[in-house]
Amino acid sequence: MRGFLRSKVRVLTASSPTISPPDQHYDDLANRLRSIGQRATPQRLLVLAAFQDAGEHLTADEIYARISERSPTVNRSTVYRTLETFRDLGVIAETDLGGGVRRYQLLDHERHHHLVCHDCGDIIDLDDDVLEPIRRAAAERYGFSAEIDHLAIFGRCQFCRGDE
Amino acid sequence: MRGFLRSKVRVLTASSPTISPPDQHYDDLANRLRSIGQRATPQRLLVLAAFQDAGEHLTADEIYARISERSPTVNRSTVYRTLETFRDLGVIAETDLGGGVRRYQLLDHERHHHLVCHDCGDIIDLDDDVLEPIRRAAAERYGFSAEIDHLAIFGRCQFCRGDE
DNA sequence: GTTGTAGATGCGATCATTCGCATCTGAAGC
DNA sequence: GCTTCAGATGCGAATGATCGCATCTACAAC
Ligand SMILES: [Mn+2]
Ligand SMILES: [Mn+2]
Ligand SMILES: [Zn+2]
Ligand SMILES: [Zn+2]
Repeated sequence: MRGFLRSKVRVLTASSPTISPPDQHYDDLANRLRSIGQRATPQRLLVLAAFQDAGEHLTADEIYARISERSPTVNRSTVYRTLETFRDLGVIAETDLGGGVRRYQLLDHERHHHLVCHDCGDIIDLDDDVLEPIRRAAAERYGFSAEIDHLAIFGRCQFCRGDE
Repeated sequence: MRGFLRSKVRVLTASSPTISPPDQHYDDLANRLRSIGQRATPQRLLVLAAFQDAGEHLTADEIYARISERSPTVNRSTVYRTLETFRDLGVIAETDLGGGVRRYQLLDHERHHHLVCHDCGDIIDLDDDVLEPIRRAAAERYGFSAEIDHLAIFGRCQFCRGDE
């Protein structure tokens, strides 16, 4: 366990060319966590690295599987708790895109949302500007600050609408 | 089992003054189901009756508990499956209001949504009109028909915003 | 470098929800 | 009424997600 952690820290703090968005590497990720009063544990850095390496809309189990390959002692609960923490910190978004499993996405790209067809399952990107009227109404009417990071709106796409 | 069902049908088909919204009684509910090609099983009528009797924003387990009191043979899975069916039919809305449990609400009142403060848990009603811009954008840009029945938007209420 | 400690992790139990499958039944047709 | 069978239910197992608690560790203070 101690061995695992030490070796992981070594791997994680080595700069790496595979870490892409905003050209960050692991040291930066660790400092980013520390700067917001969070501990930079190896497990947390592994979760962030999984997002960098893999695509978007990952499930907790996809992240866990990816991490387990190289770090078999990391626990599934820790992955869930880390995702919860990152979600609360605004580092990632948690979204139910249908299919009964929650999916997670890094929030370092431009903010966007999705239209999800519950007939064919197609997922359409939706620009964030369409949510401004809601944010404005919530703020003006109730002084409420709406935090809508990555919304999934269900309905029927143009092709499935013609079907019936 | 057979006895239970027969007696339940008797109870359920008796007109009752406790069934309120749109002045319907159980026969009407059964016919409403049949008219859309669905079977009017005693279990389904019990789920609908639970919504009529109890308040809003019920969890599956609250509905199950209510039904079990008088009809102990009804199964939890059936309640879940019935809620899923009714949700797909547009009879009820399924919403995650935080707290990790999904909540269900009859869709016979005027359509509305909620602002949920993730600091204090307060739930504010939000009129449906604020969602029109999204529906319009989805339709105009993508021909997508958005079905937003009972949305929960998370964020921070005016009181918790001042706290930090 | 050592120490102290708040906070994170591993682990197993538990909760919320879904699924497979054998059985049962609502309701349509006769 | 009786028959028929697609579809609904009960049941138990499986999956997704959370929690309690003992142990461990990141990192701040010295
Ligand atoms: Mn996305
Ligand atoms: Mn409501
Ligand atoms: Zn479609
Ligand atoms: Zn609040």
